[in-house]
Amino acid sequence: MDEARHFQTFVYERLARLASAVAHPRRLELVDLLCQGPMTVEQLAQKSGMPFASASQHLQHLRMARLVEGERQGSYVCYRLVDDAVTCDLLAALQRAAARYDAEVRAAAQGFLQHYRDVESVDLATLRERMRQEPLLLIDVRPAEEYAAGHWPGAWSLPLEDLANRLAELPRDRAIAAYCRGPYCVLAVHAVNFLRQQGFRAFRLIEGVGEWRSRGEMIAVGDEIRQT
Amino acid sequence: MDEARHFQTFVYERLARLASAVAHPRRLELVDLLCQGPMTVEQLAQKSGMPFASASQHLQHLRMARLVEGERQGSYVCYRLVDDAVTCDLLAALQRAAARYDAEVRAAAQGFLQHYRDVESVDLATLRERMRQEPLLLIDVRPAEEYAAGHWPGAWSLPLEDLANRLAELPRDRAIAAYCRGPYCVLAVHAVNFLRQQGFRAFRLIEGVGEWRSRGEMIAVGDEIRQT
DNA sequence: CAACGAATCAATTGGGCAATTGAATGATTG
DNA sequence: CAATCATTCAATTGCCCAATTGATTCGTTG
Repeated sequence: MDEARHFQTFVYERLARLASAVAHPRRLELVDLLCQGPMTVEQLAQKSGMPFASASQHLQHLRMARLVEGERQGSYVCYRLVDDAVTCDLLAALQRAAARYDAEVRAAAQGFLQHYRDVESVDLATLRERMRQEPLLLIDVRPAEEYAAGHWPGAWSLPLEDLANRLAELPRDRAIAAYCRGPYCVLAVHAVNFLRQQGFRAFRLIEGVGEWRSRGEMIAVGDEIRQT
Repeated sequence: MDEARHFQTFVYERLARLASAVAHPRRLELVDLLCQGPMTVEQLAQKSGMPFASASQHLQHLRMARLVEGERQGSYVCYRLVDDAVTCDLLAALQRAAARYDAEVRAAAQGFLQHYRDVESVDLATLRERMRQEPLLLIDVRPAEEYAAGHWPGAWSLPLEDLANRLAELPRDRAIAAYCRGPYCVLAVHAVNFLRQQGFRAFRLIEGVGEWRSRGEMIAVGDEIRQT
């Protein structure tokens, strides 16, 4: 009976340890980036803008918690999530909770989007609804290597940085839906804002690849379509 | 552009703050208990076996994070989750992640269950399958007040502590399924073990009320059946 | 109004975690 | 084999958080 108590406190301790692993802004950002696909320490440090040694140490921390694993490839070390679906799910649950509980997050998001009044945001269900009514073009505005690591089936890769140079490829007779890493990623917002300034019909999909993974949606990798 | 970076780091900070709120064994236990229903500080301190002032302070912490709210009722303060579904979902995601990543948790769970070899554990899907094949009796072995705050529609309330005195009420021609607070709660394990020793056909349902809430299952409260 | 009980506050202590820096490892390239 | 680059390790500092204790607030009851 007493042993039951020990078991419970042990489980709570381990759960807390796991939660602590992601209870840090930098590590959250790293995990969020890794939800997009495997990356080297260099890429992670650069994309998150944090010092090099810092990134490495936080990755060690995450590795201790078995959330990520690193594999040496040549002179680089490539990190990946041990389990995409479970981790993306955890992150998504955290984001849902924050959106529900944290008024400041909602306020910040609203404040941010107010600078881009013309940017319409829709969720996955609404997007599917619209796709039934008219043909859409879906573009993935994340960096090319993240697209390569997994993307929406049928979406084009059109990284935000290349967008201005590749406008000629885009159709003007169809509406364009842009997505990126998730609800708090700014890539798609910028893309849609720019496209609308250029006279395109465009809107933003709120969810990103992480959310789809957590929901078990289909993901395309190269030629094949998988379910994670 | 720079402002976008600020927005992102701000969001990560807030997410980390929220995660920190549950990244503590005691607070996790409190939240887990509150997933069963509203409780006073006294009840929470007693059930978790932690000092009184400690419980109060941790509850303050959770209240800062807007996860819980307290309401004065007479000389007692009753705490409840601000949003059952979202919080239970977060907790469930954390438990799934731990079950996936933490070998020690799995080992501990297995080690614990080995003392109760005869206790069969089934998940929700399997239970529904069996219910189609034969009539079952579903019993809720949590304390009566947790049953009152929300339970499986059609289940009987039969707290573990009363079980030995109320064996006469149970049928011997039907199998009995017992559930409690969740996968890491020990009440149902003890109940099933005891019932089998007494010659009943009994097994344990792994999921608890928290998991159902997170999945949007129906919950009965008094006479009405709700969806959370 | 006094006494009691529930809950919170205040203040101290100790321990652990994060940022930073510089050095060390380990693989690749010329 | 030396040089270079990516990554990790080690060690320092400072800071925040948790546990504990005792005092305080607030409502209820006699």
